[in-house]
Amino acid sequence: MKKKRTTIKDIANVLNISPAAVSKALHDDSRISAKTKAAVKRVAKELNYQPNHLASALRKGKSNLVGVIVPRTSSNFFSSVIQNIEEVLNREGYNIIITQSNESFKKECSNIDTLLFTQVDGIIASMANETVDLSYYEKIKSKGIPLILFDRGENDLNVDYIGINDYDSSFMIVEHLISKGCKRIAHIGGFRHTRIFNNRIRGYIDAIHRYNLPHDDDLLIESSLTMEDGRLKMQELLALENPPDAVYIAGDYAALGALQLLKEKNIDVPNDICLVGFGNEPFTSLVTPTITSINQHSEQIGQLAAKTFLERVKMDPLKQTLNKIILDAALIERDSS
Amino acid sequence: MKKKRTTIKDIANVLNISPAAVSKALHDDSRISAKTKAAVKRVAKELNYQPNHLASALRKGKSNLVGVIVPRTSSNFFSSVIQNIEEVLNREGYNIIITQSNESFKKECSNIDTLLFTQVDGIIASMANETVDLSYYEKIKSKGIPLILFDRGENDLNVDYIGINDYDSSFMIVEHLISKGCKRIAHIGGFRHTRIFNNRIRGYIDAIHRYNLPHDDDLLIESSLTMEDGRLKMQELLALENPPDAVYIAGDYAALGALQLLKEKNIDVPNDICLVGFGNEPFTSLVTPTITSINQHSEQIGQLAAKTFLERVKMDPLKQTLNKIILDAALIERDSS
DNA sequence: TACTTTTGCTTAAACGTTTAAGCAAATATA
DNA sequence: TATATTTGCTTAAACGTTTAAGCAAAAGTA
Repeated sequence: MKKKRTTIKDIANVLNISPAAVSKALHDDSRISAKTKAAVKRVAKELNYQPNHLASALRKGKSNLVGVIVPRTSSNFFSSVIQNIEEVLNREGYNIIITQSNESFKKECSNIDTLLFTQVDGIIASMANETVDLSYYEKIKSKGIPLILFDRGENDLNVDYIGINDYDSSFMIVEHLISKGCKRIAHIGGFRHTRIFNNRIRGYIDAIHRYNLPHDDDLLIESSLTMEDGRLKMQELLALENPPDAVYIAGDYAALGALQLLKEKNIDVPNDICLVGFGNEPFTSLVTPTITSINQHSEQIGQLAAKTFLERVKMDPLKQTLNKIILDAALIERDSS
Repeated sequence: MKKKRTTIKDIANVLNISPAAVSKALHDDSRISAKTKAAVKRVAKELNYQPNHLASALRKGKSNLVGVIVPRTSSNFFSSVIQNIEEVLNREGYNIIITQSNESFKKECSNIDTLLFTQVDGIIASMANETVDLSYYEKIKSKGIPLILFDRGENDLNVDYIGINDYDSSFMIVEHLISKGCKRIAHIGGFRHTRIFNNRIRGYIDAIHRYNLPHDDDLLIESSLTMEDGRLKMQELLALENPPDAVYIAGDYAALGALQLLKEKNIDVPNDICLVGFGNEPFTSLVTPTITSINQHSEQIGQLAAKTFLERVKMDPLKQTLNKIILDAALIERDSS
């Protein structure tokens, strides 16, 4: 009852030529006559031939699949990066497999296993918040499979990386807040062990020092940057005996949570407290007040990640040099500051 | 320089047994002695053996991959459905390939081609807004590959479907608005050619009639339900000589756009106009005012879609009966109504 | 004319696994 | 003791493709 797929053999039988000739004809091999090629393609179409990807992947040792690992797809940033990766790779005949870690180290490891098992030709990833143990990523490298990190990367892993200049962006935000007259600027950051969040914290601290603002330990809080966490940490800041007049939060979702709390407490943003987020998620321009944020250039990051992968597979492995691409981010000023 | 993968043959050589025995040992075949099994597994671990998925998929004619097609991953609804599909399928040894159509019919077709080419064992999909031509979906069915639709389905395609009761949800929303004292209720719906949107429109119309409210043609608008479109259609409604006192919008993003416009025009929600969305996206509880919406049970939908697929592949093809699962959705009342 | 080269195909092996069939040895049954 | 069954493996083919090697015929060259 099950339909047999048309194979290269079927085409060969119809035309009384060898399967090898058919394969070559379909790949426009120069040693096959134009007449045969035409005939093969005609019959292929007639029989509705679809190449068996598994067979060719097995034979060629190449699956034309690229794995993508993101903390989650629901954030606009990651979703947009993915979309751009896909666009670039599709053009070159690659397809992508998207997996989500949900910020869990365990899930991330199992995702890596899954992708390796599926025989992907490369992996493009942004690390989970939890991830500190890099042995799983080393595993990818040790298999000789190209690994490209973006956004959430790690300096210790000697791999290609595409991201924005977090330090500068952070510095820029603080300068912006100062220009608005803020004197006590707090920072709800991500966890320091993640490089990008560490850089944002460094940028914040250095800018504070540079402009001789109070560098109060209470004003710097590390967090998981979820919405709930944004609320919570904001509450902590408000409870200080000397609360801040501006809060820079290293993630838009957490900024949203914080804004929610401020509104509930009838604290006026930006008049009582200025607020700045990070990531330029679409909702930042939709809430009231709109939230000042940093545009991370998701489109470019996706495209560059894909192109870096393509370089890796195309180029001579010997003369490859590590790509560390750092883009300049843009501050998008809105009503919250 | 390239590292050779460990194969079943390598293990066989070490132990001086046949590759077949190794394969069976790894699969706990009853005809292999416990001693041999133990030895095989020990050596497999020592040599860091990873089965070649392509080879086994080719041989077994089964890739253990399931394709998922969604309009976009950035909406929380789809992202959550995907996550739940993945969880259920992973437990059964399946992995998923996620693709996005971006609401484009062309992209959807190319996604289907990609997935078929990748030899997926099944496809779980939610259709793009644009899709009216179903021939590509027929193609999946004609290959004998299980196809399961969710949310955006199509009655003409005789396939499994999981969704919510759009008609009832719509009816419920209108009743809710009436209970709040609204007299002129408008509906910004999706396009009628998509079944779910048609059902929502029918629910709206029937409820309007049932409660003897004015059924003005101007009050019913079809739209693509993007944020921008929400703004635009809201503007149209406001421009009416007899504008509505309540608007029910068949998508949260469009509702957000509409809310934005209303706020800009200083129209008070809910006092001047009540607003209800659809989908219960996280931001509905975050904006001011919070938006009343419909919870679509993304978790259950994902789980059921995955389980339906598993049934399809496990069960005898002969005694299979079509699954049409319709869940009851829940109205989440918030400040906007 | 005698050779080299090119063209256009074929043959056969390979990718790594699974599995049907088979076979000898061990064990059970009568 | 003779026969049947079970156990534990092996052999070989198969999945559908690609590709190295090879070979005859055609075309080019001297």
